[in-house]
Amino acid sequence: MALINNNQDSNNSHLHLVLGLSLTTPNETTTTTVANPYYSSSNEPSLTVTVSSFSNGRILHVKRERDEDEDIVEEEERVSSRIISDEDEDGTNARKKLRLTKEQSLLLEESFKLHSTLNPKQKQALAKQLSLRPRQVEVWFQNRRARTKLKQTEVDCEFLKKCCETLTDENRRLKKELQELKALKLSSQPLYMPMPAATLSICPSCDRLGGRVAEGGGSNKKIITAFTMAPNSPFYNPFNNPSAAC
DNA sequence: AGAATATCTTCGCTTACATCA
DNA sequence: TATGATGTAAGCGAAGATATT
Repeated sequence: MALINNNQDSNNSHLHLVLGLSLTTPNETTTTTVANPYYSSSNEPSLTVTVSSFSNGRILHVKRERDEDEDIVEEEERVSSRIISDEDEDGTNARKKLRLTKEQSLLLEESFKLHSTLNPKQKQALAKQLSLRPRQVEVWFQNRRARTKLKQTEVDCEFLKKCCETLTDENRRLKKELQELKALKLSSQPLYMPMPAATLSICPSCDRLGGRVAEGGGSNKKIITAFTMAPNSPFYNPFNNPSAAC
């Protein structure tokens, strides 16, 4: 048996063993003891791995035992017949890639809808239900969260693009309006024509003169700008109000 | 109590493989 | 059949949280 790689299983502090399929005899049982990389000192428990039940060169059953002085922990893990090997039939080190079945993907999707993260118990249960290793379920959820995040980022990006376009249009419109008003003012001098307040509410970044609107009268007169007009609602989004921000 | 260390979990990035046009 | 694009399972390291010494 070739012990190609041992990798720390982040979930349950076991060894995640990737076993080569170079065993010669089908249905052979092999036992090997490996040092547990979690423990550095020599008196710490070792791990005994028993691999058995081979069929057509595929590992069907792995039994792992961690023997400690008083507390024998025994665990059995049924390994999918689709276990990944990192050694090809011709002996080359080609990494085989597992494809989940439709049923497996469907069930994973369903449980992702319920909760996007799994606790160890849920992970174990799901793995058992799907005949996958807990690590595989964990990886699937990690990748699924990443895909969700990426999709959301794309949606946000599209939204911001649209906002930008809207604000650019609004800015252009306001500049044009300002020019027209200036022209009108010049042509109609000395005639004074008060402008509607709303027309003058140009944000400071578009026009350094603009943005001030008198509200109320007498001593209650209050100077406000377009930026002080935002409601207190936590859902207020200045991008939804093109006149409020640029 | 606080520091050092170990362990667990998640994330981001990357790689390698499978599939399809 | 070969090839490039795309989707995705899995590897790897970093970071943060928590437990233990």
